[in-house]
Amino acid sequence: MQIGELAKRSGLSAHTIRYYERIGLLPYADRDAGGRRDYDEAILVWIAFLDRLKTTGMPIREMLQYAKLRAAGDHTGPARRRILEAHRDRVRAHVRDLQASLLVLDTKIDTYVETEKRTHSHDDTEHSFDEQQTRARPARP
Amino acid sequence: MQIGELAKRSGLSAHTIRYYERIGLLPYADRDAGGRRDYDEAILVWIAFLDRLKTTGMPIREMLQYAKLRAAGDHTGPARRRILEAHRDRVRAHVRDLQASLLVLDTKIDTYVETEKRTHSHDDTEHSFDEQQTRARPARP
DNA sequence: CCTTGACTTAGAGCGCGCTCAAACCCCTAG
DNA sequence: CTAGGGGTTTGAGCGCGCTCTAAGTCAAGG
Repeated sequence: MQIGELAKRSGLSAHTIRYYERIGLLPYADRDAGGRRDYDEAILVWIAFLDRLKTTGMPIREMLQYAKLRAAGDHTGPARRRILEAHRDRVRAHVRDLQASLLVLDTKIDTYVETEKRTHSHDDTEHSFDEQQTRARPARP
Repeated sequence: MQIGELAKRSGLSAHTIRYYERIGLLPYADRDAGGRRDYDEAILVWIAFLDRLKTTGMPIREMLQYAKLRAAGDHTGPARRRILEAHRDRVRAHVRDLQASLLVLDTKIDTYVETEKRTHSHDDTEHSFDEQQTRARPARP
């Protein structure tokens, strides 16, 4: 499989794949006779895992650490586990944060909905900076 | 309240507060006799809300849209509501994503833990690129 | 043979969200 | 009177994670 197909199948762009290889997130790929990268299906599994780390907000420099530990041999298992555990904890905390924020959003949206129900437009939730300079309610004609 | 205290109380740096004012996220603050920004407590509420939007991943340019609608008057309530609803939906989707990823992380961590239980270090989860070049297990001395 | 198009490299550029620097002003305490 | 510590402005710089450009190579199809 060459880079174009891997791009399609992995969802990364070919540019990004090369970039990842350069920085060490992806292995230096074998080249074919013409000097082109030739990938094995197996790489897809690794990329999928990287994607998980990425979507959960792990910075590249930390993925790199993980990748290097892996490359360093089986004995680094515990260190890798600790990285993942720390990351998991951060993700959990982030999820809690997001859920709290969702409640706030829901509440805020509700106040907008209530206001709209009362037909005439009027917003009495907490004050934003423009409150002073807000021209008097434009009293729909 | 001048900018230093607001910085302390809001958690933003004074630099960031000025930057937010420049780009329009925060109102142009009143200046005191000496030309310094003089804030009212009320600003804290708005900053707290911006923080919610920020921690839930709303890009600044969208917060700006929201801020401008608010400044445009009460009649923009429905538009603001729609922005928040769209954002809420994205956040919900993201939370689901994160939760799915947490399961993956937990599973992966478990395999590390299991491996460690078996005392000798050995990792047989899916293969990373270094598998070929991995030196034979360094057989703890 | 020639074109097409997918690939190669090194390196520059970009969008985001700050973050800091330089040069200056003003107030207060010692 | 002076030193210090807050503030002001404009504009440059930075870290991140890509993303793209330029110039070149190669293999297959017409």
